[in-house]
Amino acid sequence: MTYATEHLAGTLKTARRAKGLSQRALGKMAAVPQSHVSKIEAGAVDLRVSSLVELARALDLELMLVPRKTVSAVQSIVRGDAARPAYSLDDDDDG
Amino acid sequence: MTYATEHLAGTLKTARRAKGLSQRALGKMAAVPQSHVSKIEAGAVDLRVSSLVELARALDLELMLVPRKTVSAVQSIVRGDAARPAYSLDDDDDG
DNA sequence: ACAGTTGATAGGTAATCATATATATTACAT
DNA sequence: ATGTAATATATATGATTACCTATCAACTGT
Repeated sequence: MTYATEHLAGTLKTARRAKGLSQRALGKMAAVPQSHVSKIEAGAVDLRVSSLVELARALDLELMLVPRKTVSAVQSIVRGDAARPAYSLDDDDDG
Repeated sequence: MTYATEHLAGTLKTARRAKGLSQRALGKMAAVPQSHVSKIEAGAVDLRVSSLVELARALDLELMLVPRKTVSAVQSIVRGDAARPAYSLDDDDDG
């Protein structure tokens, strides 16, 4: 499994729990079966973009492609859990 | 096919041509076969996240999940084609 | 014990993805 | 104009795998 997928798994799981949702509740909102949410959060699947977008929407997140040069500026805006590059090579959050 | 996928198709195609790359050249950089790049740009596939991440990297783009509240602020920073929500309702031109 | 909720697992189907090939399109000869 | 070669994109077929339906075990409270 790719690094991007594993990092995404953690991001989604964190966002879900922050909203106090169960896998089943999130799955219902995003039209994704709970069983699949489970595998996604376990990092066991390389999910399709449509699934990611639907889950993100249910979690009030937006999937965006941003130029690499602007990443740090974007991060300084959002300054939160979710807004790191999906495949960031390192998890260092500057404080 | 979902809105997200179709919009992504245009975004990726625009970014590729802006860099003067052929499908084959991009595919080689991203370890994605040219045939698959073709289908992706045609909006004919709901591609997997790993494929999207690899293509984005080759195009100097980063896939990010950003809180919805910060989207407009992020857009004002990047001010370009790529940095719209992946499922934005308004479409782009594929010049 | 029972009922309700949580996350994980199994099997079958449909889709992505990889390999190979086909179809333009362009350029340069003859 | 015709033919050859090189390049860019599209299509066909088989293998891998995400996804869906159904079920399971663990935990909670009554």
